This record gives sequence, structure tokens and C-alpha cells, in this order.
Amino acid sequence: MSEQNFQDDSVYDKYRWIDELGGWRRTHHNNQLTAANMDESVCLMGWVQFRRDHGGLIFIDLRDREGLTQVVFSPEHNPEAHERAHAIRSEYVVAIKGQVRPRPEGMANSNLVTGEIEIVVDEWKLLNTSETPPFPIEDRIEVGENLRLKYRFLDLRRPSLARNFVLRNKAAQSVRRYLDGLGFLEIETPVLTKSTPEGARDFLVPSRVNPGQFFALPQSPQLFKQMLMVSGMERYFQIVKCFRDEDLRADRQPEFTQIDIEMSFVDEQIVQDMAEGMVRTLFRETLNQELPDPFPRMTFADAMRDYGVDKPDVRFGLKLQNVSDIFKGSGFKVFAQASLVKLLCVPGGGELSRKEIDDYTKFVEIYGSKGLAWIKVKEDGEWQSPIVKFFSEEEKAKLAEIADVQPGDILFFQAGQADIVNAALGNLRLKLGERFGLIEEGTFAPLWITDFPLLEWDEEAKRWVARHHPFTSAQPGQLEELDKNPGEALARAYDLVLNGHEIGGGSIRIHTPEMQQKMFSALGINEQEARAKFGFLMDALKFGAPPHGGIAFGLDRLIMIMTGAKSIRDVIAFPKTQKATCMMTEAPSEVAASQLRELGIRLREKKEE
RNA sequence: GGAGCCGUAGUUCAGUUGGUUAGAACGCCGGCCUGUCACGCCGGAGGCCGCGAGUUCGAGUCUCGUCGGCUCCGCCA
Repeated sequence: MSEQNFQDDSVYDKYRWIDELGGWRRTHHNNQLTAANMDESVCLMGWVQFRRDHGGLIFIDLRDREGLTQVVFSPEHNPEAHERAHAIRSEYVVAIKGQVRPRPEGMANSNLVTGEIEIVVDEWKLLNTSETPPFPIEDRIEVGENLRLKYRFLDLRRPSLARNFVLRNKAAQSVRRYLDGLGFLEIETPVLTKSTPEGARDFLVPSRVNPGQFFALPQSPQLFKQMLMVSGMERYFQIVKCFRDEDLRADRQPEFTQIDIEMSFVDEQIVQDMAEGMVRTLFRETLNQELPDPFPRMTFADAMRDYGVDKPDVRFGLKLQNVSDIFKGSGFKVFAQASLVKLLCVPGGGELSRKEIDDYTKFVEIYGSKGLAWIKVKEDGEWQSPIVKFFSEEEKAKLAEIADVQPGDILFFQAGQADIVNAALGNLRLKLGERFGLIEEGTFAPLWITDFPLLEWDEEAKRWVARHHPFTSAQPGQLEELDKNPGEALARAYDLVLNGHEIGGGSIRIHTPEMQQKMFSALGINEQEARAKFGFLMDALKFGAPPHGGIAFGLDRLIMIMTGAKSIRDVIAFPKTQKATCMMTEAPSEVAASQLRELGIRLREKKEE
């Protein structure tokens, strides 16, 4: 296209005509050219990162997905191309043809892969202009997240964010190669499916054809993958979107991606070996990182005992210690009367200021704690503490021994209900690990958590609910417990934890109708109800379901940890805000009355003043 | 459902005890500039201080409410 299309110069600045590709072909990405390409004629395309207009020479850093290359417009080399280049601005889209040439002596830029060379422009095309972006397309500036999310298409141009998606793709391809190599079939399962009463809230989709009836978006393809095992597919996987209508967190989005896996004729060991291999291969192929073989293992009970949480970050120590016995019958009633007293000893923690301790006290209150007792061990060995005056000499001696107390340490205590004590101290441990720099960045500590309880008590519903899901089988010999002591029965379930995040969870499933019925009755679901809600599962189990089990990984979380991103939003292209809205598209939104009528849906009248 | 932090120029932020005309840096616009690379120099434009009430002679500043973003508790089999 040429200037003749724009006859009205008052509207179209003659330097601002926009051109078509005109048969130009890009020859390289902007991270590719080095001294090895000297004197080659190349064609680059991309966005203008920086413009440095010296009046004479004009330099442009041209950015594409892969990197930056410096481009030079020289008045001597091509006066016409140089003259037009004055009009170039940030984020303009340009195509340049030119020669690779060395930068003058001492002018190389060691920060760039392409820093030894530059492209001197023979000719160039303006492919598009750009308004000044609402925020700089750079990594070094922290922009408000609301702006970033509204202009997500610009945010994604930032190299640090773009890199996350390059890695995410590599990771997904690595997983596919690995699983395909082991004979897994990638099979798609429905997105419009049946609402499941257990578990998270469902996203519902009204059926126009069946007024008053609703599909649910899957929380996971759990039952479908079990059906595929009954179908004899033997090994299934899927990288699949799942949906849960629950409140968001830094590592939780309402729609997220799972690597969903199921296998027939397996026990825990087979599934775990396969999963470990997948994660090890993934880290090797994408980060060039070797993970331990095999992964360390810990029971749920040990995790709660030593770390207070079921997903411990084992990159650092600071284990909790149970000191209940020391204070049985103590004069310090708060400890004596508590069902559980736990201790967290922090070597070198004596340097904590009073304000920091106050902040930590507020922090543990989040978890229902009534307060945070502490003892500072001074350099002379003296114990400084608001509570130590209530301790007997014997109690102090036992405490010093069990905690291996050293001068300069601080001891934190929690006393009371087990769940509050564990949550408070377990989370305080993480904060202190950070505060004292105990966590080495760039290290990865995978850990299997095993022997989960099968059931847990739902205080709100006043009944037992499945801790994992109601299709998880009990460990051998634990069936009797189900009747006598529901809380004690252990499940054939396992979680994979990485750096304190649950990245995967799975189980060996129930594969006989009798066992499944027993499970349902333990959950207070009678036969009739089970038939209505899970009839197809009960049917399927009757027709030769093989023993099977599997695991599902949270791909987003995994990528978040691998990239070091602080939020899952930084590894999801178009994430939702904490209020579960999309700032870019402004979804969700109201719909036309006619759409509602068609669906047979009437909205509640808006409340008037 | 609840708690906390934040909201001032396009962006990132400062703004004292409530007190004249709300500042800085970067960006943007104009001019100059042939080796810069976050180029440099000179000049300029740019503000409903999120929104709404209240207190006050006077509010960016204090109070209440509200909207939005974030973090967390509950929730998330």
C-alpha cells in the first residue's frame, strides 16, 4: 500500500501510513541473531520497546515474544527510511529489512543475547501504530493489578509474563510426551455434565431444551475417568479445565487446569512411581532440574505432628514439638488444661522485636488462636517471657531438654484445640521460615503425603464426609473401623506436595458395588439417594470394573511454583479477579430478557429502597 | 459471610498537626542532538486526590458509608 491511498494529509500524516506485509517474511526472532550471523540480510518484525532518536542516528529496540534486537536507522545508509523513522513510537509494530553488522568497538550490550550485533535498516514497513500504552511494557515497574488485568493483552507482552507461558507450553508438551510414551490415551470428557452434591459448589448451565434443568461444569472429570477404566481404556489422561464456584485465593481460580490421570490394574505404588517419573521428567526437560528419586514420603499423621499442616514445606526445618506432657498438672493453668500444647523453637529468633512478636500474635489469631506465648533465651541463658514465671524448675528443665534450647533462641507456644494449635503454629512456622531466610529460592522439595483419614467430621452438616472423595477406597483391614470408629479409618489416598503447595492428589478407587454402597452409607447416603446421584457409577461397577486408581495435578499451581510466580494469575493467560470477574471482558454480565425467557429463568426482583 | 492492606497526573509514588496555587520521577507533546541501549539537553501540557455523605471557617489529610484491586479466615470432596 502506498501514499496514494491517503490523499488527505490533514488526517493521515504522511509518515504514518500503515503498510501491509507485502510479501515480506520474517527470517528470525529477536533473540536469534549473534556474531555468527554477521553480514546476513535479515527481516525482523515486532513491537518497538524503546526508541532512542539522536536526530541523526535512530536506535530502536525491537521486541517480539522471544527477545530484543537493536535496529539502527542511519541517515547515510538510507535517508528516506531514516526520515520516516522519526515518527516511530512505543509499541508501534514494524517490519525491518537490513543487514546484521557488529556494533562498534566497546558498544556491545552484554545484557542482550543479541548485544554484539545490530541491524542497519535498508527498508522498513510500519505495520501498525499504537496509542501510548496505559502502563509501560516493562518488567521493572510494578503496575497495579487492576490495570494489568484490564489491559491483559498488553500485560502479556511483558517478557517476564510471556516467559511463563513459554514454560507452561513446554511443561504441557513434556507431560504429554511422557504419558503418551507410557501408553496413556488422551480422551476428552464432557464439560456439560451432571451436578454432584458432594464437594465444591458447581457452576450451573441452564438447559434451554429442558426448561428448569441444569448442567454443571465439572469440578473434575472424576467419574468419567472411572467410567473409562470400566470401559477398558486402561490408561487415560487429559489436560483439562475444571470449575469450582468457591472463593478465590492467590493459588486458586474458579476455572483451572488439571493434569488428570487414571490407570487400571494398579496399586498406590504404581500410580506414585508413574507420577514421580512424570514430575521428574517435567523438571528435567523444562528447568534442567533433577528431583530426588524416589520422592520422600510422610504420613498425614506425621505431617500434622511435625508441621501442623497436611502440605508441609520441607525446604526448611523448624519442626513443631508436642510438649503437652510436660505441662500435665502444671501450675500454669492455660497449658495444664489444654488438650494440646505445642512448641516452635526458632534458633536465633531472640532478635525478634516486641513489635514483630505482636504482629505474629495478630497473625495466629487469624487461625482462632487466643494468643501467642513466647520465651526469649538471652545470651546469658536467662529466659525472658511473660509466662515463664508460672513454670516450675522441673518444667523449665524438661522444656530446655526437649527443645534443645540455646542462647539467642525464641520459643513460641500454642495451647488449646488441636486444629487451632496446629494451624496457628504451622502457619507461623512458614512466616518465620521466610523471616529468617531459611527458604532457598530455586529449590524444589517434593513430598508424598500418605495415609490420609478416609472421612472427616463436618461440623456444619453434623455428619461424616469424604476427606478426598466418596470413591476412595479404604486401606485393607480398615473397613471395620468405618462402622466402629469412622474418624480412624485410613484411605488409600495420597497427595503430592511441592514447597508447601498441594500440587497433586489421588487415590485407589473403590471398584466393587458392595464397597461403594458401604462408603455411601458411611456418608449417610442411602441406597435410593446413591442411585439418584451416582446410578451410572453403581451400574458400571457391576459390570467388571477393574481395580483402578489415579491422580490429578493442578497444572497452574505447578507452573506457578516452577516459574516462581507469586500468584496463579501470572501463569493463567486471562485470569479472574478475587471477586471472580474478568476485568478485560467485564464478565460476568447481565443477559437479555429474551435469553432468560428462552431458558425459563426468572430473576428475583431487585430490592427497592 | 468475616478481617486486614491499598486507591492522589498516563504510570510508580510523596504529600508534615486539617491551612495559600497538590509535588517528584518516568511517560506523553514540541524543539535540539550521529553511537545510544532506562540515550542526553531545553521547553510544555497533564489532577473530580475512586465515589457519596458527615465533622470543620477550611478535608487529599479526620469520621461513616460505598465501589474496586490485593492478602488472608471461613469455604475449596
